[in-house]
Amino acid sequence: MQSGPGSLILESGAEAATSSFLDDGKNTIASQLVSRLREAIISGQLEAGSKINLDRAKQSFNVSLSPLREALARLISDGLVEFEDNRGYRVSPVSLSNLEEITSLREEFETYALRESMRVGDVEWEGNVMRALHRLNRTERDAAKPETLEQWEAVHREFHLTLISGCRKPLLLSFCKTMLNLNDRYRRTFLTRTSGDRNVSVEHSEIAQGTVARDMEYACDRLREHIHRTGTNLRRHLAEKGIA
Amino acid sequence: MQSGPGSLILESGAEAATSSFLDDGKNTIASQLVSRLREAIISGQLEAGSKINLDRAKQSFNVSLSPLREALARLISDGLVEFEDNRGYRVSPVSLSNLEEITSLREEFETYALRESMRVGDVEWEGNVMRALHRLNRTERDAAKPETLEQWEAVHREFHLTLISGCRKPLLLSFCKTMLNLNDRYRRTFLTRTSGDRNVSVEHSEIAQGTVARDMEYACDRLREHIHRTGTNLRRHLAEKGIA
DNA sequence: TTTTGAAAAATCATCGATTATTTGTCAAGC
DNA sequence: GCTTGACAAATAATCGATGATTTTTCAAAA
Repeated sequence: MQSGPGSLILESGAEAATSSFLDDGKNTIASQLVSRLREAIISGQLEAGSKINLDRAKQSFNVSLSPLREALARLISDGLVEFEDNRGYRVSPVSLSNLEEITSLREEFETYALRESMRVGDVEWEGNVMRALHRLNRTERDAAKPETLEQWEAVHREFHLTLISGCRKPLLLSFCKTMLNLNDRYRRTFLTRTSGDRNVSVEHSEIAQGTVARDMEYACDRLREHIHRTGTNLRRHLAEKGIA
Repeated sequence: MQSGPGSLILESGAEAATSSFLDDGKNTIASQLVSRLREAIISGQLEAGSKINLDRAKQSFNVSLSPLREALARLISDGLVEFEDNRGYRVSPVSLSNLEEITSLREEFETYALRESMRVGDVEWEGNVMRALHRLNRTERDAAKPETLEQWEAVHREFHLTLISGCRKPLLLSFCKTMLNLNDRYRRTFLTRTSGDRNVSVEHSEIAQGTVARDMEYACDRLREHIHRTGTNLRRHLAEKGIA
């Protein structure tokens, strides 16, 4: 029986629901740790910029040193963890410039991947896009209920990844995934309440409609705006909290 | 005293010469291994697609298991190594589609990064570009002397990275570095002789001249062509060796 | 008061041994 | 002959202990 924090149950539930893009329930301790640590960082449980003390982490995750080190080493790929010789691991810090770069790169990468998807994507991909949109629209997002926020994050991520999943460029997809991870950390940490001046549902629908209609200009423009608005929003919240 | 293969001496020499973009001579075994393994993979010593037997690797690199596993885990970031639970690590395979994706992404990422560099790069960056160009032009590339090929690869890599180093987007730079690594493996493995139909020196000079003149259209067009030609070239060599 | 430096504590890195999983082999059954 | 399943060998994963490095502490000197 798992002796870790209760949120784990919620975690695995969310994973089961959104299957395709998250790691399957792998069996080695190291791989489980990768998922758990990633979630802990993206959700803000592990504070940005903080040092990861191996002894303490070992205890709080109930694991031995070897799998912990290996998991952290793998997380460097995701840009969520940094490492320095003899200084150990630390959670990647957040900053205004980092957020701005992530936003810029999402705009470039995701619109490129979307264009490619529209160029070569098949009918199955189109169907996946519509399904992901439907799920997203049916998922409630109530700031009063934290579990709906987590659910929404999962299906939202799934929607954006599905949009570009038709592009047949695995490396590009992995970069986009990485950027999305980093971006989601900002949202989950700084954007607890929904901003009222946007109808995000409409934005998503427009992107999806343009996509299945293979209207490259329209779909990419809507996607770029969507990403840009999210970035502007987040930047304001960072500024409010005095983060440079 | 190092008991490994003699090529290590050459390696550290190359690193000293091209300083800025390669890892410094770090001290932990794991970090040294990252460099040694990366070089072994890019140079083709470790065959693409082959399984990495931990026991054998342990012996041939004269290290223990822990730093070896950690180094391999970190190399996943570079796209040079793949991993599967309980199945271990393997050298990332090569394929035509992989090469094509790398070429496409280099075209997109590097021209974007170059444009950004021209937009915000300072005078020091300009100077670095001209210096890198000069070094590249002064470095001989003789298929008969393998050591000149390695030297050339190093300064060539340095040139391309310097070009885009002014962009102030660290994440983008790390993606470009990754793509360049993957690309260099193809060249070092499949392109042992120089193809006669190109004057690569002129191509580099045109890119650099356009860059310091801040002529975005010209510089980016030349860079894109340059990357594209290299891709076409490599694709032909892959086809000759019957790689799908 | 500030700086310096050596000892102590904390932390990271590595190792060898043990445990768990996968892969290969081969004989029994269909 | 082909499949199936148990056994054995190979390999990966994990652990606890030991060695190396960095950081902190604190007293002595400037």
